This record gives sequence, structure tokens and C-alpha cells, in this order.
Amino acid sequence: MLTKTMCLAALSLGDASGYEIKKMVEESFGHFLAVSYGSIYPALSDLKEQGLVECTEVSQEAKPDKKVYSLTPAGREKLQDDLMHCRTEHKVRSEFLFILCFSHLLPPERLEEILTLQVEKFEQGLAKAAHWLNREDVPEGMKFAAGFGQAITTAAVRYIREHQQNVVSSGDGKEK
Amino acid sequence: MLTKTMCLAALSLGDASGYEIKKMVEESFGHFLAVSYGSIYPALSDLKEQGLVECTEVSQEAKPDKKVYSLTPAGREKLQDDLMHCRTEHKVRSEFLFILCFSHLLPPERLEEILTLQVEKFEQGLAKAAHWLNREDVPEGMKFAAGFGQAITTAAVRYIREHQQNVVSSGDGKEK
DNA sequence: AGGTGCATGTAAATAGTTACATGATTAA
DNA sequence: TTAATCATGTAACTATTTACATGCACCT
Repeated sequence: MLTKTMCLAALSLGDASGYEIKKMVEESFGHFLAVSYGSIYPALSDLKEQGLVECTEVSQEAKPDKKVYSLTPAGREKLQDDLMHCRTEHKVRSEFLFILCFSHLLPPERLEEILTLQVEKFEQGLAKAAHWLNREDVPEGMKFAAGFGQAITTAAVRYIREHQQNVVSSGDGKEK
Repeated sequence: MLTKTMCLAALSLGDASGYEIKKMVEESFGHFLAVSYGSIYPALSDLKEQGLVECTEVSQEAKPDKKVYSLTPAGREKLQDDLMHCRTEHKVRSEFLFILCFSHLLPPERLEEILTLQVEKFEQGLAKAAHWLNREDVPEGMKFAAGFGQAITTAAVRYIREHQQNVVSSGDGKEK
């Protein structure tokens, strides 16, 4: 399960609660990893049972209690082991491209909507990455990952800008 | 289920068996869609039950029989409807980038191996896309999708080439 | 009065992969 | 003889999302 490894990895950067891990992952790795509470909380429970993390309940004023997790030495080792042996795939899953493949079945309006929306999303991601990248305390590996995201997203936006007209005009003229 | 829509879409390009659909999808959409028999065959059965496809058993000499599916008018409508209303997300899921984020925990050899392997995979994809793109009978939408893949993959390879040294040398010196 | 953020968790549903089972033909 | 291609399918498993349940504090 990648979720467990991801939790260990997040905790290697500092102690955190499940809630905080989710936010952190979304912020820092959001452009290539998905997370949800439904996978994080069970993962943390399992890790605790396996002795890979420890947990301290922390009371807060004006906020609910939280469970702050931290890596044990065994957890730190497990993380290293996971990173050495887990798969290294880079996958794209795109309903966006899939739909565009069948542009000849769709009205130009729908095509334009899809393209515009996607460019917006890409640009939001780009803005976030820029904001994130001009901090200085960022480790080299994370800079690389963020820069990678920036590079391919920039290429994606440029490509759409230069070619979207072809797709839109290939749409299906007749409306129901 | 995206698999069903994908089957309908594949069949809109011509009648085919489950086996043929898988090959076709891998070839044409492989860089942004995954498929396996375990999802295709059940999907085709369901589609048949719903009356969205028809099926003819075809005997072949020197090969096993096959079940050739074709769209019914209802299936063609369903496809259009799916394409109009389904989600349009473009997602990247990358263990590759995830691992590199923690380069400081890994030996340079592992980092170099991962990077080299990924560049190779990208270049294989690029070769396939090139071969695929210089056909002439390809619909506009598919050209767009293939070109998109080409654009971001090229950017990815260039980025890795230009920045990999930083990551590798940020690796963990001490070996166990 | 209503929305957002903080915070944890579970259950059901969804989706999909992997491995297995079968078996003929053809090329190296 | 060994592997690959052709061909269909199921069952068990893995993983993950979605929706739900709860509840206080803060801002508008």
C-alpha cells in the first residue's frame, strides 16, 4: 500500500496528525499523489499496530484534540526499505485526453469548455508550484519534483494554446 | 465505470473482440489509460445485457473462436451521453516523483537507476507516438491527444536531463 | 443562521488488478 | 522445447473513494 509509505515519508519531515498529513501531502505532492481521510486514518492505525509509528494525544484550546504521530526507529528503517524496493511508476490517467480523442462526436461548445477548464486547472497548479518553489528550505529532491511538475504543466498549457483550435473545429456541428 | 465508456468508444471506431479492444487501447491510448482483461470482459458482458452492444461469435482457422462486438444505436447514444457528462480529470500518479522527493534518504546508485529507467520508458513512449502520428487517417482529436503526450513527455525528458545531477548528488552517501 | 476550518473515524460502495484456468498454433 | 500470440473468462484480492456520523469554534 502506497498510502502507508506516504504516511511514513510525511512523518519523516516532522511529527503530524492524520489531518495535518493530508494537508501537507496535498500542498506538497498534490500534483502527483492523491489522499483521502478514508485511506490515511486506517493506514496510521496499522502503522501503529506494527510499531512503525508512535502516537500522542494532544489537547488544544478552542480546537478538537488531535493524535500526533511520530516515526519510531523501526518506522524510519521501513521507510528507507520501502523507498529502495517499491515500484517507481509514473502514470497519467486522463479522461480529459480520452474525451478529446472523440471530439468528432461532441459539439464545439463542450470541447471548448473542457479545454478552458483544463487550462485553468493547470494554471492554478502552476501558481501553487511557483509560490512553493521560491522558499529556500526545500530539499533538493522536492525541488526536482516540483520543477518537474512545472516543466510538464507549462508544456501542456503551451500545447493546448497552440492546438486547441484544431480540436474545437473538428467537433460535431449538429445539435440535438 | 470508465471501462464501459472506453469499450463503447473503442467499438465506435469499428467492431472488435475484447482481446482486440485491449490491444487497440494500449496502442492508441496507452499513455493515459490502463486496461486489463479482468475489467474489459466483465464490462462487455454488462454492456451486452444492457443492450448497448451486440455480439457475434466468429470461428477462425488456426485460432480460437472470438466474440466480435458491435455498437447498437442505443450504445452509440450512450457513448455520446457519457462523453458529454463524465468527469474530465487529468491525473498524474507518480511513485517516481514521490521517491525522488526523499532523495536524501537514498544512495546515489538507486537514484541514478530510477532516473535512467524513467527516461528510457519516456523515450519508448515517444518512439511509439512518433510511429503512430505519421499515419494520415488519424482523426483530429486523436492527433491532439497524441501530440499532447509527445509534448509533455519531451518536456519531461529534457527536464530530467538538465536536472538529474542535482538529485543524484543529493543522495545519502553512507551505505549499509 | 450558515458556512468554513479543525479533527477523527467507519462502512459501504466502487474499481480495478493479479493470478489462475484452459488450450491451440506458430516461430525461434 | 520454449516462448509468444491468439482468445475468453472468473475469483480473490487490493486499494481507494464517498458518504456518513459527530461536534466545537469562529467569522460574516
